[in-house]
Amino acid sequence: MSESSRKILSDNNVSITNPRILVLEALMESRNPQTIDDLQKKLENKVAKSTLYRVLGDLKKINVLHEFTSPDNTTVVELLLHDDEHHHHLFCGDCGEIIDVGLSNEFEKLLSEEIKKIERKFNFQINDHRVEMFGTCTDQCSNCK
Amino acid sequence: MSESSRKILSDNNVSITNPRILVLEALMESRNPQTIDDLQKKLENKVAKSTLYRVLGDLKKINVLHEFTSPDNTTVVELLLHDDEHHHHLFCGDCGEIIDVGLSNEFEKLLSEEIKKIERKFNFQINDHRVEMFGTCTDQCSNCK
DNA sequence: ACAATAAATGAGAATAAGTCTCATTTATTA
DNA sequence: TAATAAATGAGACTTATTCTCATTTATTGT
Repeated sequence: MSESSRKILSDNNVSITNPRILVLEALMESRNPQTIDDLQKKLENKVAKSTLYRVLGDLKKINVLHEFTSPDNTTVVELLLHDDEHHHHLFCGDCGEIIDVGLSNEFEKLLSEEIKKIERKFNFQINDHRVEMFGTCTDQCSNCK
Repeated sequence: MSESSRKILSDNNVSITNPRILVLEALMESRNPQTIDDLQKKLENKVAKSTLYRVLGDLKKINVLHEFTSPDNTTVVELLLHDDEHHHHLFCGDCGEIIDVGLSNEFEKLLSEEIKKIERKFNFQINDHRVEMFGTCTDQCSNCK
């Protein structure tokens, strides 16, 4: 585990430091996206706040981290490992949980055709897209561990 | 124009006040989404900052305003009028412009089927979705006024 | 392995978006 | 038109994020 966080850093020519390893390990602890607050709790002050933000910035720069904002305006962060598939997000408005979801190939194919149309229409070059779904988990949040 | 902002308020049982009319008019000035900063500039201190945020909150509550976050983490706001169609957003990473885009009925239909699958799989009730596309406008930002 | 150099870190100050408070003003209604 | 409730303005406050700079750590060439 510690092995692979070192690998991520060296593969991207980023120097291997303790804070970077600790942050990567905290990120790897949960598969789904997590808030900065979650991270800070996991890190238990082993990494200074300023360093945490700097390390997250470094990881974004080498494209192993994806940062976005949940509907309640909280910054959320998730590790993108090479074997991760393209996926989207499902947000629970009750408990705040964010779940990774994959959509069908058929859907992604149609979406990429739509995107081509939009590129032509607006003279854009589109390099990424995102589908977000909002709702509530019924069933007393059984999904939300 | 001032007429319709009054109508929006009275239709929703919200008292008609000057700040509310001014904010609505500033929102109506541009069709595409705009930042809080844009709004403040348009309002030229005619509405206090605290009032601006309060009015935006009021408008969200009566569902005539949609608030979201652009990829550079800026809060963005757009008026939802009754004759507006369901639409999505295209973000330019160069100039920051956000453009409303409609996708085909065929696409929306397939997406709603995908959503039904996700609802079953995760035992969720999904009530909204959003497709965001990211890129850059080629052609020296000709779209970006 | 070691010294020199560059890069990263910690601590806390600074910034900025958004919220809150409360005295005053404005809209609504009877 | 007066009474009442609601909305506003001004600025203090909060909180997330960024910045600064002195100190520590990693890297590299010998």
